[in-house]
Amino acid sequence: MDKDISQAVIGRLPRYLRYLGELKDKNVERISSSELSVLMKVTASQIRQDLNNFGGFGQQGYGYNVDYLYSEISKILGLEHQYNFIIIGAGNLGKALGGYLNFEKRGFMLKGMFDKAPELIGTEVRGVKVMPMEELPSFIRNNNIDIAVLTIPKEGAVPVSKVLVDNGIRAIWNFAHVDLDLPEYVQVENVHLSDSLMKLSYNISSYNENNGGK
Amino acid sequence: MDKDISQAVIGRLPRYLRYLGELKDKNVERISSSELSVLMKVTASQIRQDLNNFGGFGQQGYGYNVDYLYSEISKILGLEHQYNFIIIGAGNLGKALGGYLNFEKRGFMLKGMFDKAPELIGTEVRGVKVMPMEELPSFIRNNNIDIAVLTIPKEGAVPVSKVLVDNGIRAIWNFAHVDLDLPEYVQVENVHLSDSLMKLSYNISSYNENNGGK
DNA sequence: GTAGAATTGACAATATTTTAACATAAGTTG
DNA sequence: CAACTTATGTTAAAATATTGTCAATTCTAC
Repeated sequence: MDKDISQAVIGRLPRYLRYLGELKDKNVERISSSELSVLMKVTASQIRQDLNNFGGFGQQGYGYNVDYLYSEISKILGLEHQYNFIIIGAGNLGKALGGYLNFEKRGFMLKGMFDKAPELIGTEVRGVKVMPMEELPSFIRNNNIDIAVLTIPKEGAVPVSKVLVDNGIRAIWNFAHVDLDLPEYVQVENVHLSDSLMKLSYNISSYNENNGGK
Repeated sequence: MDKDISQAVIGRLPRYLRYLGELKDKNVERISSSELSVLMKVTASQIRQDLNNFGGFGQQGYGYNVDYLYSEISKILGLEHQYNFIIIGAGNLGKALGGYLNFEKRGFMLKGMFDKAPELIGTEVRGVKVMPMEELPSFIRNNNIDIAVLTIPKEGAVPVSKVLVDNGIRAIWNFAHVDLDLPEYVQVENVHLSDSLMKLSYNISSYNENNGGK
């Protein structure tokens, strides 16, 4: 059904959703692409073009209904589904993500956590126990897990990702600092925090060089 | 000096650096753009084009010297500097980032953590004490802080970012789920984790729709 | 209800990014 | 050391993405 929407467009949808959510909270009923473009600091053309990839959600002479557009974008992003997820790696980052309540509001339900460190087994995050890695395969198969979050050091990430996929996982949110090499039917979203920090570093240096700073 | 390098190019540099680091570890001395393109699953053209934004680092008939290219990209990214950073928000995510030792290897030194919750004041991450927000302005001014990492809920992020900038901060790594509106001389790198998760959600739904899945 | 204002969706025009092609320079082999 | 191979840097072409324009439609006010 879907043609091929570019990832650049997909990448902007969550931001639209965020602004529309804020407008909803302020009980704003309707908004035009040009008003929204001022708020978001993008062109009105881009907003209209992005939305029209998915259909015509607006009305000429009126603009867009905030509630309606919000719910349509939610649907596009697949947020009306409920997803079960597990976290592999119960270190600080794993615990931080597991403890983040807002994910649950969006339909992402934490079902289990895993770690190989014996001292972490049995500890809890929001009532979810950390289990040993040995239990991972059977747990995935028996609990309808949609998404695995990988928060382990890069050394273990590739082999663990293969175990995940072998047991039926089709989506991985990867925080390990390595690229996973998996079949095309597995959706992988990488969050490489060091890369992001290096980008910041570049922009600091580059700004300083161009402005005679230190 | 620098012309205007697109952020798309900058965004790819850390990945090049990562692969070159791995090659260094394996004592590979030289590599051609086409060999690297196979490893990284990008076109050789893109690699050459990206690098030539910054100068000619290779040699015809030979390729690129791995050590040399690694160090050049490091310089481009500003990683030969040392940066002092602080973390605002000592929750799970703040602690996770504060505890991440690899940042220090890259020259990012954790100098302080701040939180408004009284029960967190005085706790430590790697020997760095969590301080109350009241001490933030003077601490920034007296300790040569380059980067502030924002790991607080979105409600507080905008006002706190203004305090940071008023006291001399020129770079923010923003994990709060809100866009900061700051002067152009402040470099902001956003990490919107929910946005990333929504992208994954989209790709799951979209794949399923196009392949007759659930 | 009619005239004028507002605003979309579609399309056209730009701009940017990515990929391909190739002349040129350096390395390699016999 | 000459012929051949390799592989860059650069320029050109193709593909994508963004922005601008405008006819058509709906809203709004009188």
